[in-house]
Amino acid sequence: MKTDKLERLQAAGWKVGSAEDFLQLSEEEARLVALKLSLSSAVKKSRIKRKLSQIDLAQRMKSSQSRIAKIEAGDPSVSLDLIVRALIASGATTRDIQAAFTVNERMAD
Amino acid sequence: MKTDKLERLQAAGWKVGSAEDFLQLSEEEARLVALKLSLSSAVKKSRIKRKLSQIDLAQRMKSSQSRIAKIEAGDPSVSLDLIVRALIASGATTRDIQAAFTVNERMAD
DNA sequence: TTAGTATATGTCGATATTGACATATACACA
DNA sequence: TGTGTATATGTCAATATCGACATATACTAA
Repeated sequence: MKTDKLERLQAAGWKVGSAEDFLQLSEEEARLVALKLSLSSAVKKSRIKRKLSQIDLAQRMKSSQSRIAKIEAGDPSVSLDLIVRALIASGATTRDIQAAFTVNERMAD
Repeated sequence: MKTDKLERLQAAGWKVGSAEDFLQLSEEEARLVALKLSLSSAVKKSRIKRKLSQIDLAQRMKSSQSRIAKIEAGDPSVSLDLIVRALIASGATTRDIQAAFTVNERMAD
């Protein structure tokens, strides 16, 4: 279980270092990472739903296609601010954002 | 109404410039600002509820008392990441965070 | 094949955000 | 009065994150 989660995070590009380092990740940090990953996939879902390309979304929020790709890939260099800005710009409702938090709760363990 | 909101934001330290600038704030940016303010007050509420001082919370999340004060004051220099980290460290549940989003929806207009 | 479109990945100089620190303010209590 | 505790505010060097750009990959269609 822990191992699965580690692999998922590494696959998403998170530098978690050794398994020991990961297991020492505080509960709080793990929750934040899970939250960001959940919101990241919500961005992709919302963008696709509105039939927007990454370039379309980038223009809407005055960012760049490569940034949108990094947001959706769960790149660790992306801030929560940018993720939420993308969610909003993609047309997600407050309810959509709340739903992403709920997914996070399920994924938290 | 718009004027009231402008005053609230300015009181919280947001550099919104002239009233015209504020009125040109895109709907998206306004939503993000309102969201951050809502989460900021949720931090204070959660911290008080657990009877933590700002110093206590700062130690829990390896930040500083002055940063906590700025979070709670809605200082524009504070990132969404830091606000959510504070919320989590203060003991807020996922449900608490969702509730803050709901408040945001009401405040959005 | 070639061309067009969408997405992914790596880099970098510019900008935003950080913790730490000093210091001010406010309030309670002796 | 002074002393202690909690919070607010301003600054700054270090670090994190940004948009932009180049380029790679993948898939369609001519």
